[in-house]
Amino acid sequence: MSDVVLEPVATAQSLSQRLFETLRGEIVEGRLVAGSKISEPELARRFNASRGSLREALMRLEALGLIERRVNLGARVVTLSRRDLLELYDVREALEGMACRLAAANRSDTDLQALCHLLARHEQQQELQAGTAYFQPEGGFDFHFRIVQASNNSLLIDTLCNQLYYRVRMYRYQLGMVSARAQSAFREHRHIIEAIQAQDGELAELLMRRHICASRNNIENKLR
Amino acid sequence: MSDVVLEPVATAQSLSQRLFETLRGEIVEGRLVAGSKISEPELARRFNASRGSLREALMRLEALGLIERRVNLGARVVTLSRRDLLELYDVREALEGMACRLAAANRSDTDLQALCHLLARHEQQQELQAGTAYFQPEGGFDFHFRIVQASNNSLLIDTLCNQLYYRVRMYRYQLGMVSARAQSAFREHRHIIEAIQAQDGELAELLMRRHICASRNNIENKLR
DNA sequence: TTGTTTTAAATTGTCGACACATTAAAGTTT
DNA sequence: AAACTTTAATGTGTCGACAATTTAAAACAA
Repeated sequence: MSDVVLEPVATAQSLSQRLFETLRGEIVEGRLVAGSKISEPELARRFNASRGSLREALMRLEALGLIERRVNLGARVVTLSRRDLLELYDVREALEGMACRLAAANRSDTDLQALCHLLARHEQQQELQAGTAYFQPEGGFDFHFRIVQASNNSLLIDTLCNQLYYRVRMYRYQLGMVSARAQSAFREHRHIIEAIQAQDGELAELLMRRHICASRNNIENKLR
Repeated sequence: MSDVVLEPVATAQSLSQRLFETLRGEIVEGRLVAGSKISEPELARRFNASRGSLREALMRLEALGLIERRVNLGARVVTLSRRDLLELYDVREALEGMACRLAAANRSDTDLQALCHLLARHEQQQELQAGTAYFQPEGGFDFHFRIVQASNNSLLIDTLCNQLYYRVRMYRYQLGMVSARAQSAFREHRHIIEAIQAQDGELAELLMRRHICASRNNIENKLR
């Protein structure tokens, strides 16, 4: 447990905020192991910070659902169960479905352009790596980010991008997920974008819901 | 600004947590006025607490989206715009729609019973107050709570009941909302419950989405 | 040895104090 | 009198220390 330099995130003004962002990353990427206890004195030493600043960061991590705290007992990194994972898919289906519907209605031209560019890039990778695309734990995730951004609903954006997606990424790192659905997922992405381009909100929502549902079913099978 | 006794909430173990819950209530019910600045020293004095404990509560309030903090400038109670309100409706439509779908599939008998009881109680109030039902700022909200509970998806429950609904209640207090749709809202509630009882998830979701959408449109008109 | 008390160490919750940044007021210059 | 400087006052960010609780270890009894 050597010292750690805090990543100088652009929007990191205060120490407690940098601690928050750094710890969030460590938890998501599994360097702070799921289920492990969090020792305030130890972490504070590790980051050359006071316990007060650290505790402020812990409060926010708890609100994000990345740690669990019990009075006088301390904090632990959450352990995500299979059930939690499936629940997350249901929530994503609802929210990202709505994001698609809104994106189809509110999308700006630059949003659409960015989506198409992204798709093209993925197509390239797809051909290059032939089936092993979307290999990285984060693989193909930027697509969902962009869609949500295009919805132009700041609450939706915040809920997904600043809250739920951290849990999603945490799962991916934990399970070392390689989507066996790389090709089909890519096709589905394209159809979704086409619906958004055509400003067909109804269809865009339906396609996204199926896309996520398929992913959910795929995982559900693998987990048994 | 006299002293305030912290409500001895059942699940209030630590001071910072009680502060959090108390402040959350004060903001939601408008005693801490939207847009007003939050002075850490003043609040700390008012609750006979140290600034440290107070700040821990503020971190959580920020994560809840009830206050906004800017470095070295302090915190302010959020001011909810008309746009925010409409965005909230879109998110609710997605999440509560999914909650209905899941409730229809997963509902326990006790859930269903509780829902029917609630409906009966509302029917009584309806007849009694003839049109002025749902008058209180919180009016008829327990219905939505119950539905979400019945979904049996803990992430969904947490997202709605422990996060978004605080904002919803804040709006109601702010706008002193009296749903002019009391009668129609009640009818819609009954139909939703019937669909859940029949375990028709598809229909339950559709009805809830229409219900919320209608409410949204109603508000949208009033705001102009 | 096993199980129970007692004791000590470590951890959490809370507090007050200091350094720096921001804001308000007082003073100065044009 | 208006605008800019300078100074004081207030407020935020951070830290170290103390009290209370929990956990670990030691001492003891069965």
